Amino acid sequence: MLDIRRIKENPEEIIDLLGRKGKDAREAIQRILELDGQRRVLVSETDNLKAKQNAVSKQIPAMKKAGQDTAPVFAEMNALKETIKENDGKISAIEAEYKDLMLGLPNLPDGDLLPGGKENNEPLRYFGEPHVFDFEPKNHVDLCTGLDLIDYERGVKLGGNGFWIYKGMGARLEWALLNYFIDTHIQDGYEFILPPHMLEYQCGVTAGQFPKFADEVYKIANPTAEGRVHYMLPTAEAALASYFRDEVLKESDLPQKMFAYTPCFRREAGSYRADERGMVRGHQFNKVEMFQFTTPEGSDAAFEELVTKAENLVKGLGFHFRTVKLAAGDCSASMARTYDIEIQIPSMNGYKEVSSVSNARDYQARRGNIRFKREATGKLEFVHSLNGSGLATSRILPALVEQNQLPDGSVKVPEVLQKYLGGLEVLKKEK
RNA sequence: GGAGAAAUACCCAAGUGGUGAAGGGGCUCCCCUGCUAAGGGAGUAGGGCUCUAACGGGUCGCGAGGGUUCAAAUCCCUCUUUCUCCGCCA
Repeated sequence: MLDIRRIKENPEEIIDLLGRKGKDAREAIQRILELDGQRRVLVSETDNLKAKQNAVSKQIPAMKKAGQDTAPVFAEMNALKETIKENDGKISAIEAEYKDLMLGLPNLPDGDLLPGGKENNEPLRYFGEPHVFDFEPKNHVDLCTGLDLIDYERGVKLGGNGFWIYKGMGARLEWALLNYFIDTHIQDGYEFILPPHMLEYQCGVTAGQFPKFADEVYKIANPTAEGRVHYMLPTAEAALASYFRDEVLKESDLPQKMFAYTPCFRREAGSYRADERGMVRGHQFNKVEMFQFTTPEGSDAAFEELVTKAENLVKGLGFHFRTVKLAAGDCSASMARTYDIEIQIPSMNGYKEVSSVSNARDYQARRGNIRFKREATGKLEFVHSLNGSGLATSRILPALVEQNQLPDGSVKVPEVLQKYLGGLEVLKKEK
């Protein structure tokens, strides 16, 4: 959510910034300002009526004591009560429309981002060199099938298109990756969180998926006996962003550094297109998510820290990668700034995102009412929230088996993973 | 799943319809005192919204949301959480 004061001070600036994200917000902003004005008048008027109501109520015991007739006063107060009720109804209606519009506005992009979409993304840096083969490499689907790491067919039998099964050494390799990520974050002083995998609606609102982007998320069709509706989390960010919802943190509690492992569930999955074969885009994938809550002045450094952490994980696996600064329009709605880390899957063209690190600034904190007490002033301020994949496995594993394959179809295990696989150095076809 | 109890500030806690939500602990400051302790005194309810140039005012706020009433911490309804007992279960 954006700061209404900032909108009021300079609506044209807001419209311009949102325009860089490809959002024409002029109409919404105008309506928001209109509603804000209407609300202000009504609230002021109604508060005065309430003040009168309170004042008169206080006098009634004295009147009764003095034996005065209170009937005329009661009649007057009844009328007053009706007006107040009517006004409160109007205010609620205005606030509902206002809130709806406010929740629909995306975050403002940082000023240094290029406007427009993907085409304006800027690669910031490259690490290492693209992998070259001196033989004809296989794609990861053939490799994983050949080594019996992944069972695509039975995955579809169980979950339908968009699902696969890790089995045997494949499951262990997947788990090894996750353990490598988890151990690294623990070493870096991040707190390990295992959140619910099904969340209530408000989590989606706080993170910024709801109400506008509800389509990407699975909704459980049958509510609980108490009528509670749940949503499968599309990313642990949706859980972590709500961790401190409606709370006030101490300044000394910041930054809060945490990470979570969860499966992620997405309604949208890849097609059969060659570019999205295998496990590049499914309805369910595993991800370790990094998250930080910081002071406003601390969020730039936290962002760099998260980017560096994600880069180091990718480096540790021995991948060539590039770090890309996304253009305003390619950042997701909630985010002010996003860097993607991309690696190559040899059977596919170009670079594939394996981590996306973002700074939401105070956008999610406003939606979730997450504040901290500033020691110097005693005032409450919104925290900043940041998240980054660290990492998702669904593209790491394909890249890993393809880049590390040997001519006979076996796959070298990166050194950092060997200890999780009983010291195994090469994945070979069994028997 | 069933029955019951509870939720008031940093903590404990009083408050069953009527003027400013008691009291205690803790904390802050002051007095007294060679220092400390003890003692005495004062302060200690936040946050949202709103009016105001400002000082300051108004409104809302006793777990949350509704309702009854001229007036609600107090009465009624719904929900949440915690505790106790019973049942069931890994």
